[in-house]
Order: sequence, then structure tokens, then C-alpha cells
Amino acid sequence: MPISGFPEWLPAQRIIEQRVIDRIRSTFELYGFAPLETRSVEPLPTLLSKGETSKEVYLLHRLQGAPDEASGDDQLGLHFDLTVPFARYVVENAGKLVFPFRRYQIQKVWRGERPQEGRYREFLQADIDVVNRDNLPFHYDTEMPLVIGDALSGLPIPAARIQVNNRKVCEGFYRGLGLTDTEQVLRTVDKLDKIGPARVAEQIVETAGASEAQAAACLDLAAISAEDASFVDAVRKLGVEDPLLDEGLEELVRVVETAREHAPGLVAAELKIARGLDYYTGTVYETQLRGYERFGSVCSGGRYDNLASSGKDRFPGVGISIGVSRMLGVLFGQQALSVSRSVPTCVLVALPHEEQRVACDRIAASLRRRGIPTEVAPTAAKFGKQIQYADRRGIPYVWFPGADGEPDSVKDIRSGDQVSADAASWQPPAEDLHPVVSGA
RNA sequence: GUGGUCGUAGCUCAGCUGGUAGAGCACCGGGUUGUGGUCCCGGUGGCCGCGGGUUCAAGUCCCGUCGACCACCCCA
Repeated sequence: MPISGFPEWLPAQRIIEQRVIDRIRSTFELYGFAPLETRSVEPLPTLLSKGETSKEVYLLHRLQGAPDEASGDDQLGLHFDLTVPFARYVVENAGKLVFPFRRYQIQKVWRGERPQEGRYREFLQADIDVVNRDNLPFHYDTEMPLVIGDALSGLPIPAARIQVNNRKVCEGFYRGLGLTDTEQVLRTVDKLDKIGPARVAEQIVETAGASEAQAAACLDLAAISAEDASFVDAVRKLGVEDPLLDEGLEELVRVVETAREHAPGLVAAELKIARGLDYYTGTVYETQLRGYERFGSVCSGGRYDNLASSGKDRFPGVGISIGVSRMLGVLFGQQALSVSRSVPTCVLVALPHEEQRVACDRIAASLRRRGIPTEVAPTAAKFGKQIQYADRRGIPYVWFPGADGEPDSVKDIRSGDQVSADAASWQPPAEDLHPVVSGA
């Protein structure tokens, strides 16, 4: 029986997942991010340092643990994301790392939430971050969406749309408006798509002590959206003044304009985007796949200026994380991904008689030596059965050893074409060598 | 963690106001005695998610539980 929230895929799905991971990984490396893996567990205080997620952290304890072992600062929990462990790692290894430090991390994380389609308790994230000592130049904020756009655009999935906002814009705007509980306003505005403008305004008035005019202004800000710098004018028209607002607008423009040059259509300034964890201090990203908006963000992150520090050293960072499991879970659920075969095998060597297995193994070895994934038929069944064995798995070629000094032959079972072949030199077309993932 | 909908064969689903399980596809075998897919014939396959209760009798009603999904919460 399945365990709620802990998905297990079929081999065909795992092949797709591995392809996706390969693509993401090679793109990350193309941009110079160094590979890193951190342990699965962190001390509880580390995990909780970022806010209200305590309910969702899975604790680790021994079956035979001592009774007093079950509490205190030495308790361990499975990590909730990859950013917090990374921040801890950076502080711990600051002396050995070279800054600015850019790394990627592709690992499972665990959250004790109620599962749904695309929401799991154990899932895979692919994370990039850049951290620096003291001060992190802003241009890294502009680089993040480009890397993600590059990684995702190489996959047979719907186009990604990265929505960007900057918390300085919202906070500055709310402050300039005279509101003090900017966090609360932000949380409420975040529900805009779900509960609608009327109820958001209501709740801002109720929970953040705003006047109706102030609430209306917050909604006006949230309604602004643009794929270029034109959003600045729209914000200015609202007539709110605040230095933090200016700073945020300037930053947001740089993200949007940089993306506009390198990847038109990928990034949009969307001033209603608020979320992400509460340690974000500036830029925030949230990504949807076109046509799959209702399944939420498949990739998000942001700038965090205060996550890691040690003594008087500060390590500001910016990062973004692809929710690989969510993305795939949702696409699998809609049957939006397929793979050409459910095994890596390219060639099945047919077995005429059990006594010829040694010879068939030799043929297989010869093909494998040249990188062609090959298996030998499980039994010396009728050739029809052996072809069927290949067909059901999507294996494209069946190899027939030649009888009595005749040359071997290889059959493309999709077309039925069969030609003479030598195991020492035959080569399949490049596109048949490995399973091919495609959309729908 | 709270609330809701749903769980019948590998898959998609029938099964009436309770009367001890069915179809299509898939799978296996044969027609086709060593080159598949089509077609025809035959066959295997179910603790009706699991546990308890009500009843002479439960797939059907009730409770619990596990799972899937949905809405909150939160978020990848």
C-alpha cells in the first residue's frame, strides 16, 4: 500500500524524472554552480530559525532512545528545504569556501503537510543559490530566472512563466501608505487569487488596521503586472512615496529588463506575488507552467539578506528552487509526459536455443562495448514471443544471431525492416540509443 | 492539523429500495509446430481498500481506519 505523501513512480516515470534531473543538473553546471549535498537532518533549532513551520518538520529519533533524549536543542529533524541547511553549511565552512559561492543541490526534502496532487511529504527539489560575505551584488538576482528558464525550456513541458516581485516594493508602499503591519498585509494580499479583491480589502481592514482607502491602494498595487519596466509608472501613479519603495522598484526593473533581453516572455513583474518563506528580504520568484496555473508554483525562491550570519559575518544570498516532484507529479497526472520505452534497453538479442546463450552473450557484450544498451532474451521462446517481449517494453531492435555461418541480422520492430548486421560495427541511429522523453 | 468527496479484476467502470459479483480492455493458451502487432475461439483473474457494527442476510446501511483527490493552512 502507498503511504500518503510519499510517492513512488513506475520505471517509465523514473526514466523521465532522471532525464529531467540530468537536464537541470547540466544547465546548473553550465552556469558554473558547484555541486553540493548536505545531510538529510539538521538540529531542530536550525530548522525552526526561519519561522512558523514547526508543525511540518519530521523528527528523527531512535526506537530505543532514552526518554530524556526526546527534547531539547539536540533533537534532529529532516530538512524542510535546501536553503536553510545550505545557510548553515556556509557558515560552518566559511573558512574553506570561496566567495561569492554558487552551488546547486538536488535532494529530497520533507514536509508534514496534507498531500494532494503535486503536494507531497517527501519530494525532490533542485536548488541554486549564490551567497557572498557581507554584501551580495544585485545582478545575481537577475541571473536566477535566466538559469531556470534555460533549464526548463530544454524540457518537453509547457512554457514556464516566472513571476517576480520585490518585498521592498510592497513594504515600502504599505509603509508610505501609513500601514505598520506590512507582514500581515502581504499575507492577505497573497490570497488575492483565491478569495478575490473584495474579501482581501475586507481582511486588510480587519487584520492590519487599514482604512478602506488604504486597503484599496494595496489592491491597486497588487493589480499591477507587466513584462517590462512600465510597471514603475503604474506604481508612481498611485502617488505613494517611500525610499524603500524606490529601492525595490529599481531592483525589480533590473530583473525584468535583464530577462526581457535574454529570454523574452519568461519573466513578468507581478506585484501581487508575496509569498515564499518569510526570510525573503527583496526579490521573490514564483513560477507557473502555462496551462497548469491551478497547480501552483513549480519553482520559487528569492533574496535573503539575513539568513546566515556568524558573529559579525553576514552571508546574504539569493536562490531559487525547482520543485521537481511537484512539476512531474502534476504532469504525470495530466498524462502530459511520455517516454519511448520503459527500459533503457536498445537491443534485445534473440535466443534461438538455450545452448546458444553463450554466443548471444558475446553478441550483447560486443554491442555494449560500444555503448549500446543490450539485453539477451530471457528464454528461448518462439521468436514471436521474443519480439513481443521487446515490443511490450518499447525496445526498438531485436537482434537475430545467424544460423550456420549466416550473418546476424537486426530488426527494427517498429517498421519491420530487417537487415544483415555485424555486432562489432552496427550502430543504431542516435535517437534510438536511449529512451526519448516527449510531451503528451 | 481541520473539513469534504470517493475506494468493486492490472486499467476504465456496471452492480436497483440489502438477497453470498459482471462487462470492455489488458493478460494467458489455441487457430498460426520458431519473426510480434490484425482477426477468431477459449481461459486465468476479486478477503468488493482494511477492521468492527446493525441484520436471517452487507459490495450495498452505520462507525473507525488506511489510501486517492478537493477546500482550508501552508507551500515545491
